[in-house]
Amino acid sequence: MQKPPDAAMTPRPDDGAPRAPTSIAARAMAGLKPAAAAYLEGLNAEQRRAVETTDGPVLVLAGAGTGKTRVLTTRIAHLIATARARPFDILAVTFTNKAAREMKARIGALVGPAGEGMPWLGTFHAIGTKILRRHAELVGLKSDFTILGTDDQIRLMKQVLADQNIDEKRWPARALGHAIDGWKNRGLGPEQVPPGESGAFAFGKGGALYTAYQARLATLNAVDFGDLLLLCLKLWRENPDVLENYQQRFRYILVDEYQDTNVAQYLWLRLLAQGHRNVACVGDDDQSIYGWRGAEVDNILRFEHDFPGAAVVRLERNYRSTGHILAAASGLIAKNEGRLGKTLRTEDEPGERVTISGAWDSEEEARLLAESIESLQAKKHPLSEIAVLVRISAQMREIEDRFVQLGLPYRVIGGPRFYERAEIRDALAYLRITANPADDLAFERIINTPKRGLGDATLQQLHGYARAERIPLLLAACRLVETDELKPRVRSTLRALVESFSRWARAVEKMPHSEVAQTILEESGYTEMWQKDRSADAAGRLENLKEFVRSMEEFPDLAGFLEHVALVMDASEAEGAERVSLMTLHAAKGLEFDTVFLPGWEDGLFPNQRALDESGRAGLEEERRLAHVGLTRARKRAKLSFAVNRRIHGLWSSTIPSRFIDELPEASVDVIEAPAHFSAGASRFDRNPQPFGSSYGTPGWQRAQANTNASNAAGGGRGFGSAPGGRAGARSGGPRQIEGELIAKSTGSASAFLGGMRVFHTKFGPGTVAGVDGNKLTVDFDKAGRKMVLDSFLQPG
DNA sequence: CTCTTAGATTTTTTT
DNA sequence: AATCTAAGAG
Repeated sequence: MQKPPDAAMTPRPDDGAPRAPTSIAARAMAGLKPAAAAYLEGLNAEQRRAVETTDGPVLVLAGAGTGKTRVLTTRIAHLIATARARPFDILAVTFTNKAAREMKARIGALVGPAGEGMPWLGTFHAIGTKILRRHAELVGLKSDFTILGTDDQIRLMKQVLADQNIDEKRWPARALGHAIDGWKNRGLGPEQVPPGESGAFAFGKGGALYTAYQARLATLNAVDFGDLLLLCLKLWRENPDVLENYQQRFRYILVDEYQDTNVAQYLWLRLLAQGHRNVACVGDDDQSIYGWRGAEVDNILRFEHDFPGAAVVRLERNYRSTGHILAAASGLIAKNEGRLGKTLRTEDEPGERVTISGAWDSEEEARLLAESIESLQAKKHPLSEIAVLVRISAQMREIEDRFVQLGLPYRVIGGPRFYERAEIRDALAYLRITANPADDLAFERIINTPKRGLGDATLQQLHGYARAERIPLLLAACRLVETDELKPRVRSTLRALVESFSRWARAVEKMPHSEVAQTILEESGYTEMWQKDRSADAAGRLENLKEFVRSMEEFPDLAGFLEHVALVMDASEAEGAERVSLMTLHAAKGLEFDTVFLPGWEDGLFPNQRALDESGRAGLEEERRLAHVGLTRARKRAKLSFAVNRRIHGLWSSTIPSRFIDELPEASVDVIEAPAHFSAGASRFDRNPQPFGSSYGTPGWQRAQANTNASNAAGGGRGFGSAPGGRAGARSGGPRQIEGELIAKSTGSASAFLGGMRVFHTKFGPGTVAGVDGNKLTVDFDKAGRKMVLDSFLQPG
């Protein structure tokens, strides 16, 4: 990512003075002069204000689709073009590498060569790394420190827990990792952890474990992701002169996705911004969906307080979605409290309403969804403009199965990342030790991969020796093979391994690093291991390894490559193929598509039960924001769906439509009636309902509607999905739309059922009503236990 | 030490 | 249901 050391940084001949005519900015200006206003021209008044309010703190509240990135890039172009700053005077931080890449590209397009080499445009972590490498000694590191990924962290935590004799069953390493991450996200070092929280883990040892973990990191000359920010804070607090240097250097600061900043990032920014106070944060409180990993919406709500006199610009004109989609999304998000409040508007036509359809089970939902995509495809709708957004990855499987069966091309976005695959991590481990023989974590990872008979016992022995001598594992291995403390067999394999590593380390000096990698993979037997493996994905893994070696060629040296991998866990994806995109709602943030499918809108799944349990109302609001993000990804069509039966952890459960569906404004919604085959050839009572497709008879959902209509007609209410003339419509063939009708109302119509009544459910059998909430009932089933169900699925029993 | 089997574990994701 | 982890047998 940052291969060339920023040559531009070093010469600063005329700090603060007007730019010399030969400066980059001046050349940029010269180039831009004739079209000086060009880059401002397409902007609306609000956007223009966001760009032109250059000095002092600015908060830009940019709703979905309001041109946020455009404002950000134009602002940078404007700063450069008006000679307020040179590219290297500007600090621009993003959260993801993807966002950073995109911004780089767009600035390049706007400013031309002058925008190149913005050395301080990058993710928080990339910039933090860059700063730390320069001042590593001041925080007790060497400048070639390694950056640990999540799995290395866990490995290290396990060791720490073992050292302190803590039962790993009761206090899993993951949990400790979570706690420490949480503290780091909040900017807390080991000594700053509140005593109460420190005591919450492992009988009061939380803080001590944190300290021990940091000590282990230090001896390894390693940092984790949290440290990349936390150590910057430490560096600046303890070295005011260093801080001041950076404060002066960054004349203008820009922050993307400000609503996602955590406390550590906020503190980091605030320290830097105290220099010139030219800080512009762009964000949208309604799109804050990362609260569970430490993001603080409060940061955005508090901005004006922290930066008195801040200008606040609201971008409310949406350029993406049609009227109905926007109305649906706005109506939904309006149910949230505690937001800064924006009203998105569009000048686009109303367009199609958001559709809602139900299915008997998740498999049928997937089938209907795929059919719907096929019919769009038949109408020449490009597949690349269709996305399916799910709440959890587990939903993807059934949908993928369907796509595969139909031969519908698709791609999963944001799946397991390239550098996180086991074979890549293994290969990386080999390279890491070659580059840095003290990398114990990497050594542990591959000492017995491929299997060479060096197991736990040997490793323990090495550990003991290494700790006693205070040397790295590899060196310990070196020494131990010279003694006779090892069994002969172990001794000879270990000796061979040790010798291989020193041979490879020498090879790095005289061979291109990708060739060395190739050699290592072959000589270590790693490639062979996968060649012998006959499992289905072995071929793919070998393919990945090839790609891995090839990708190394793009980097000047091994160290540069390793740093790239540590920070950018992401291999750039091939774009533009004619495929449907499948991803989680989280992964969809920042993207847009003509047509968006949103399956699985069921209570418990979305809003997710766990989010509700863990964070209560705040959790619900975050889920609602997630729904808002999902809807606003759509330009022309949004299609919601839900299933009334879904397999959760392998068990079928009955589900009820998401409460978010009730919250959508009726005027912008169409309910799609069940397709014709739904009610074909009905046997009225299916003793043993088959979850697999509706071909087995009338699905319960449809059957239940008659029931609901009957029971609710008097109260004027309607069951979900019911519509007058349903049967007639069914005969007519394709889906029929009933405009503006319905929407399940859990309020309004009282259910025909009362607490204590005996009832019968087609799936769960007989039971007793325990509670009633509109048409949603809590029932204690004789066999299946307590469940929430829609009254329409129940017969009086 | 390695392989097998029983058991638990199951959101969202970046760096 | 599927997958990963840890304990037990060979």
